Amino acid sequence: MALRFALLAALYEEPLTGYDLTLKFKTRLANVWNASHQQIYKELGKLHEEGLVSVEDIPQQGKPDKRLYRINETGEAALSDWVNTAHNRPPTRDPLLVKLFAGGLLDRDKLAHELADTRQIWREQLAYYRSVEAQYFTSRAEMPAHFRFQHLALRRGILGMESNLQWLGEVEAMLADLAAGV
Amino acid sequence: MALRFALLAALYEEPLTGYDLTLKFKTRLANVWNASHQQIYKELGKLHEEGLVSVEDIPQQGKPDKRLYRINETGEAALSDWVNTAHNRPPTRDPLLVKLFAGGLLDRDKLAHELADTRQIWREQLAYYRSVEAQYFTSRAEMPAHFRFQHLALRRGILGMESNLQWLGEVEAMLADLAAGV
DNA sequence: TCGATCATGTAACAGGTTACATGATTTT
DNA sequence: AAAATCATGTAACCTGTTACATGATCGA
Repeated sequence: MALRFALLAALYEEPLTGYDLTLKFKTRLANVWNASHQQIYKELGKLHEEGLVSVEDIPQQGKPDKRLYRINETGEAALSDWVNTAHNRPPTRDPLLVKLFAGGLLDRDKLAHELADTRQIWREQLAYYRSVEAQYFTSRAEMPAHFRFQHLALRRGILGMESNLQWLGEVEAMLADLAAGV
Repeated sequence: MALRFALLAALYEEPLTGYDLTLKFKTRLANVWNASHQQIYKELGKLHEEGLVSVEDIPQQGKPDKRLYRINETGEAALSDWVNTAHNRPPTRDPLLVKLFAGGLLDRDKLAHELADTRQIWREQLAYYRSVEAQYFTSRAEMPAHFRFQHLALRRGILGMESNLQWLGEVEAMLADLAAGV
């Protein structure tokens, strides 16, 4: 149920195609919501059928026509209702932590490699979020509330990644201790 | 695919019933993996069919018989393989952040209430994780590697919740600013 | 010339949620 | 007297993943 509202929220900013939305989910919305292009195209179809968005077909040559989606009043009302009702926190499911829980079975070299890869990903994510913050959210002038809220969503990504990296530091320190026989 | 390994990892500690596992997922494994009792019973059935666990039926009166599951060698081998192969990071999906992204549509009072509830939940989670840490992971003596790894899984829960609460502070400060017209 | 980018989709399957079902015992 | 706890499950449904499909253009 929430994917559709993530789409509507993205369209609330500006009209977009399924392709654009796929990119947006992979970049600016990476810390907010994830969805594959298959899911996105399907859900956009439903949203259109149900009359929450309108479509403009833009012919192209050599490629399928662009289908530009635009949120309409019905869609905005539905989005508004949804954002103003409370929802449960999503449950946690992290395979890396499952592995640590079975600690006794771990191959420490392999774990070290997985952690190094993870660190790399988290660093890049953090760098990206920080660059977005620097670009869009550091103006000295007062920003409209809409953008201040979006900034807070981004702050979550930044603080979360910082916390992830801090934790990784603890894990790697422990692995080093173990290797040194402490 | 990962639920089964979360179950095997839990059974790697000690034999448990589906009911016990459900409780464990809600408490000690809350920051690791989530699953409903329906999912758990179904997957335990499969695990047994496929010969990764054995079952001991313990008759009771007034209640259905207990079915005590025990990981066997095949299961341990499968778990060992799995924990030593790398997996992608799970994608993020957070309805609260979707709401912030649609900031302009937010009813600030309702948001404040949802945030207050969220704070409450996170505080309780943090308090619980800290109590587990205090009880099991603060002995001065050297712990076997298995427990040190489990401690790290718990540390992730603690650091994550601290980060969540720090972020909530930023959000609430911003709401206060807005209310004050800043 | 090979892979990436642009641009849309269908279909099968796996994983997760919600609703339903039963029933004794213990706690409030 | 009602609600929570113990203890197991089935079934329908919704959501998300993986595999498959097409085809032009552009940069390395």
